[in-house]
Amino acid sequence: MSKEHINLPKTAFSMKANLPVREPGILDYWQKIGLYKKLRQKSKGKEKFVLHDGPPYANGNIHMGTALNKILKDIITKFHQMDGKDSVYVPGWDCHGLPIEWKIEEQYKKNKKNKNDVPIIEFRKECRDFATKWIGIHKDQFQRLGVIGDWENYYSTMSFDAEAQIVRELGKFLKEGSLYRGYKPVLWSTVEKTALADAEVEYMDHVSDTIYVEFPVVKTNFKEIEKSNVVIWTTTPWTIPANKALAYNQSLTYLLLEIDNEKKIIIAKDLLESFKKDTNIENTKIIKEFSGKEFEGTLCSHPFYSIGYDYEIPMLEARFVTTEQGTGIVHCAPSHGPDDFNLCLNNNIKAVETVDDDGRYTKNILHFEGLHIFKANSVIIEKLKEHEKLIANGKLNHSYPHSWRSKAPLVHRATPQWFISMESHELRSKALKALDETTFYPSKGKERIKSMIETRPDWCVSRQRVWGVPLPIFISKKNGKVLIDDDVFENIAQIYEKEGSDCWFSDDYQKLLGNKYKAEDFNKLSDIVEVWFDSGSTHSFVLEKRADLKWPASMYLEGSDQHRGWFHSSLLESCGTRGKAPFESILSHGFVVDGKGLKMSKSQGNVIAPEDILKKYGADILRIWVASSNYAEDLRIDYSILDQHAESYRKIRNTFRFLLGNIKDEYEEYDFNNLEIVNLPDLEKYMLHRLAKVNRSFHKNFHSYNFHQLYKELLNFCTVELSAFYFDIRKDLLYCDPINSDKRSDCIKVLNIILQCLLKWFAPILSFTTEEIFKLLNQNSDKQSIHLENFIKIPANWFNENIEHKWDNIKKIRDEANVSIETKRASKEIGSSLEAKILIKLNKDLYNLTKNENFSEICITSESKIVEDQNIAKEVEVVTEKAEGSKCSLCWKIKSKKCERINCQIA
RNA sequence: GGGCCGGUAGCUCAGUUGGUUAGAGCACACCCUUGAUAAGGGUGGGGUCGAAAGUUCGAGUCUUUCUCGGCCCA
Repeated sequence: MSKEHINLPKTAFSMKANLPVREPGILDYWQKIGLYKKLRQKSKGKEKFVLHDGPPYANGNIHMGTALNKILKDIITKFHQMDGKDSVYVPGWDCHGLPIEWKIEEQYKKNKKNKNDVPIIEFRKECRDFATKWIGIHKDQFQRLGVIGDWENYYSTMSFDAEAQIVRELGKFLKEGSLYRGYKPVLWSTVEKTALADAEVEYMDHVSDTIYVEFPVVKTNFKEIEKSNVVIWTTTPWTIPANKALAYNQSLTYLLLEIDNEKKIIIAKDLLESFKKDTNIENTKIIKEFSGKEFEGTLCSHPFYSIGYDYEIPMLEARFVTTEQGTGIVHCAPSHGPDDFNLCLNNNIKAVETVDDDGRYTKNILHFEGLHIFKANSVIIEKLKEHEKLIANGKLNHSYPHSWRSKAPLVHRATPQWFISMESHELRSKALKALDETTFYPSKGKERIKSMIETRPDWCVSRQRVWGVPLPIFISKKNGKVLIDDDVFENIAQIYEKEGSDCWFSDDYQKLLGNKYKAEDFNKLSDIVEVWFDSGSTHSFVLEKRADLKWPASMYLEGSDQHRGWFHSSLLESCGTRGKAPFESILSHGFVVDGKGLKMSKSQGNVIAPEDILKKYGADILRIWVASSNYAEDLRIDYSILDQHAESYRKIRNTFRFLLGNIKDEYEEYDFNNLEIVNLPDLEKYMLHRLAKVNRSFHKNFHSYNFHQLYKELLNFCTVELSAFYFDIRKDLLYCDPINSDKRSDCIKVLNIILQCLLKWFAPILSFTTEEIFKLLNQNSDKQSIHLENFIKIPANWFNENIEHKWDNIKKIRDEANVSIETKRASKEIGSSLEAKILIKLNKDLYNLTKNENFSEICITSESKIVEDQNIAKEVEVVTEKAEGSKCSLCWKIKSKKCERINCQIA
């Protein structure tokens, strides 16, 4: 019997996927047909789903984290699109900020160019060009992942309209009065008279003066320490006049000591020895040992109390206090240290301007105004001696921050900064309320961001840099007041819309003020707004301004670090200006880690770049990895994990290939609602029921964004339900029955339906492969892309619980039969299951349920007999014997006589 | 160092309000098939649920401590 007489599968869809080569061709195709525009046209007027893109920084190649983020966004966008919405995705980029300034400065260094010689506007142009270049690179890299979006009309935080809108947003805060001027310590060089960023700091050895200073306790809840003195140690004596608080750690143990038989002091227990050594005090007597907790509510007085420093010095609990050095109690000058600043801020003690640009004390420092801080140590030490508050002093050689340019030592110095108040206009409570109205995936994200909002200090939005949107602030020369005038803000915004924000830096700024005010009456601020305000405002210049989008967004989706980043800044910006969050839901994903759960780092050598994966496997495999991983936790990736997903991909691809082969690439799309199903064979009805159930679960999982569950169920459906069950059983029918027999036609019909379901279910994940198949099937139709299709809707009459109950039991019997056949195979009595004949003994219930079924078909044996037997131990028992007769050259069954099949080959 | 989150077979994941012998797919081993063949089918092995203690008649599930990892903060 030659093979022409049987209907073997035939398809142009090859098992060799060759995704790294094939996928770029599909990208070209999408480009050619203008897929994104077609999607918009098709879904015009539909309910919108807007996933607002969190802008990546336009710098450096993408890594696994960005790839994960973009693919997840794309999967969700496609799901909603196929679910019948107008699902719009507009990618964007974050462009301003320090990292790009550094890159440009690095290039200057290489070319021996001095940044100070370059006009600001020219420098900013280089920053802009740099960002533009990376946007172009990112665009290609993101598109290669299969991400569909409005790549032509992307948004960026440096576009002129963005810069203009950022000014308008700042104007709202200024007008409201919640944006105020305060002080905050930054690393300052008194030589260059400028603030330095962390990366501009070099640590070098430096000899500092050290002092042990007493602060008398004036009020306490802990009676034992009344009339004693808290001792601090510091390497910056010149900050003593700026002291506003003392910090202790409640988990440390402290000692009340009597020294030299006269005064009582307090230090940490673990530092007693080093204290004695440093101060040469031998005569110490421990009066009391106590927990740091006892300090709560204690107030001290300033060492210079008698010369006007007559304010209270509260003792504050701080975890940064350790017993590494000093006394276990830290002197806090909020104007001169970040820890000090934050601790004091949380306790309502604000920093003030204590030192000017040159490094001289300001008028806020009584008795010492005008003194240069680098000359102040000896003066302060003398003064402390005079007030009998100095226990000891010395020198210390230690690593200390210096300017990378001038090599001069740096100081932390409170400089004027601009803050958005969390309280003045109830920003905090507005934000917390908005979070309650937001849906979080996973739900734990809500608590995470809420606890941050509850405790965060006022938002410092100013930076002393140049690559950013200038704070639109003019200060009156007459009264020092900030100019607040909507017309001015709007005037600036309109100018920016035309020419960008560079003009702020020109010397002639009359045009920014318009006709109402004279430039000579005002000083213009040179600060820029911090980049988190830029990206926090994207909702205003993207969601609100574009007709194709909506405000608020349906979803913001980023890595879990953005609870403190973009989610946070967007929430505050929007609540401050609009009283509501710019998002309806937030989805956060974990971080990409290696196969062992460790973070990727160059030094560990465990980094995998998206590019490597695309080259070796293709984007669809990467997309499977995204879909199959649980994003609520960290996502592991290594080559063995990818190999596994590549294997699953082959299984899925082969499932498609079987379907395509049997329908001979002649796809017929059925209208599910008008499908005649009553006369279908039981097994086909059962398959429709299975499709209906999978579809129901599919939608449930998609609407709760449970993609790993969704993907797993689809994969299992392919392997367990189709490949090992339905396909295996129906091969005999498909290959051997007359080509147009009713039963075979019913099966082909169901194969078409399965194909349609699988294609659509997999399309958001396997975007390339499903398109490859869709194109193959629609060569002669006007349908252009699987991504223009909607999900299937399965009519209720496909559900059939009776059929399910019956076939669940048939499968149980089939499993038993397989075990029985396997024993004969193991003993070498038979090979293929077609060499077997089986006797199935069933209890009454099972027998009555299944007596009309053909178990030789279901179990793929040559013969089967089914009997009711009440004496069997279990409900099912199967006996296998070797089938007798000769092998039919058509169906390969072993038979002794011709069967009913009209083309049976047995003589 | 602090806050939050997490650790279930080699891998990706299930595991309802605590209740039989902890599940699935993949991978693996062995067998079959060569008419899904750069495929397909069958059978099977594999986990004391990160560790310890506690609550309970009973704990993967609740509590505490420890440990490892991740994010954020310092």
